[in-house]
Amino acid sequence: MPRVKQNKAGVDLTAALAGIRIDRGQAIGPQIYEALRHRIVDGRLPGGTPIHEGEIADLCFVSRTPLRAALQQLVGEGLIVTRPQVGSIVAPRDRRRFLEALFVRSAIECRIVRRLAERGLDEVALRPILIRQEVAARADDYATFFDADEDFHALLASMADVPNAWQLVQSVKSHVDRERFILMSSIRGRSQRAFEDHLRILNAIRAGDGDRAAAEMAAHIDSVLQQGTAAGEGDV
Amino acid sequence: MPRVKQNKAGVDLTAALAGIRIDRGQAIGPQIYEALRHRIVDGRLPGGTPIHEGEIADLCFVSRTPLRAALQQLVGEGLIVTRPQVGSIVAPRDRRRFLEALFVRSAIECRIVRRLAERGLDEVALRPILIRQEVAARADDYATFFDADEDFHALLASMADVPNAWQLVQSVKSHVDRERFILMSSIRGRSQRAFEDHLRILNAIRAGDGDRAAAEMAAHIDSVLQQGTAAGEGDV
DNA sequence: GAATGCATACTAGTATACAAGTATGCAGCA
DNA sequence: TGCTGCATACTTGTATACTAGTATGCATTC
Repeated sequence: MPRVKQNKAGVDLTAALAGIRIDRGQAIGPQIYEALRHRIVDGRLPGGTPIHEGEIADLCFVSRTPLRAALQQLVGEGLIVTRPQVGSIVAPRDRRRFLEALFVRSAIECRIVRRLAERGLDEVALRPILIRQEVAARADDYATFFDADEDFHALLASMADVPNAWQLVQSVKSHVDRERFILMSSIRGRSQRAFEDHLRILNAIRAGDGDRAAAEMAAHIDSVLQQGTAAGEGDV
Repeated sequence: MPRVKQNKAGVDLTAALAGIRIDRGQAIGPQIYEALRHRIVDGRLPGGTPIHEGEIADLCFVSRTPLRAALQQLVGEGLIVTRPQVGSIVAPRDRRRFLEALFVRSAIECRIVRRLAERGLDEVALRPILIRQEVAARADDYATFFDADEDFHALLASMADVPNAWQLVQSVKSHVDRERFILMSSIRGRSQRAFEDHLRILNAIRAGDGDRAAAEMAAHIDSVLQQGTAAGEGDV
């Protein structure tokens, strides 16, 4: 009997997981992790979706072992909730957790720009990323801008000699991105405004004004809040 | 043939892993994780120690499956380094990573006390922990104080409505504790001084002075730096 | 004697089989 | 008709068998 079956939540797992291609030359676990994480963040796997190890494993044509590795990491990040011997579901969107993620992001990234205001920037490394952002912002291409945005923040962390801090931010950022995808994907000019935020942050750093840089960064991060409350899924 | 064998680093794994008792009624993975993490932090498993899945599994009388779950988490925290198809070792102590951990801790915890300075403290919840700390500090019992210290910082995070932020801090804190165990375990009066730090932080919060509270917290966290450089292991 | 190619042993990664606990639905009974 | 108890099916957790990639040491060759 096939382990794949219909779930009452009405989520078509076969469709949601379509497009997952596994490179058998690479470790499977991380690939599954990324694929699932992305699908949770962008809403293809909404909160409450049942995650049965055997079923997902079959749909991805892998065994349960590497799948479990991926799930355990997602559980650690709070994106999946497991009740032992019972089952797992995609964690419902949780405003409290979302606010916590913003708090952590803000705390770390404000410190980063403070440090950079003291130590200065590597303008050469910065330039190509800024160009990519500007192009994407002009085209109002949020998907591309989103990628460049990630690189921007990662680079700031790297320049501040705390590259792993950005890793840490990423582990909580999923909760922010989950809201962001619902809130912002359709808002025109969003990229442009974010790009201008970046320029303001950089200018404050260049001026050596740590307080202002931190304030600009905090405003940049909190800007996701100013869009009002998400309508979103039925959960929460 | 037994998988347990002598390693050239001279670490007696049998002795280092002695005392690991697995409760078969609980999930094994987290128990192994805690046991290994603790032994890495306190130096019983020094940097460079080879970690062979099969060998460790045998010594702990568990299979490789839950052991791997534990190892993967430790890899995620940077306490173990794995080279695929080759082998794993305990990550060498890394001053850069240590400084990063301090950076992250400081960023998050300073934000927490800032927030508490605005919102106020739950003195009732705080009292029992403070008493435990004072008793341990008077007795110069650093082990007990260490536990109470964990609870103290966790409670602050909880009162600031960001309990998961403390979880996050803990995931990097291992790198701090690794140094701390070597640096401070024998320093007399250490607990007393840390306790006084806590009181200063709380007083600043009670006064509603976020800047001072953050400064006191930063000094408290950075105090581990003022003990000079660790002699420590051969690595790094 | 030095370098190179190959066989071997060992590692982590993966797949599958097994164990144990939980929910659920149905039968029996008050 | 409503409740209780049990049998069953299904879940995650664990153990073990298998695969494939890497290092190492030895034999061979130049």
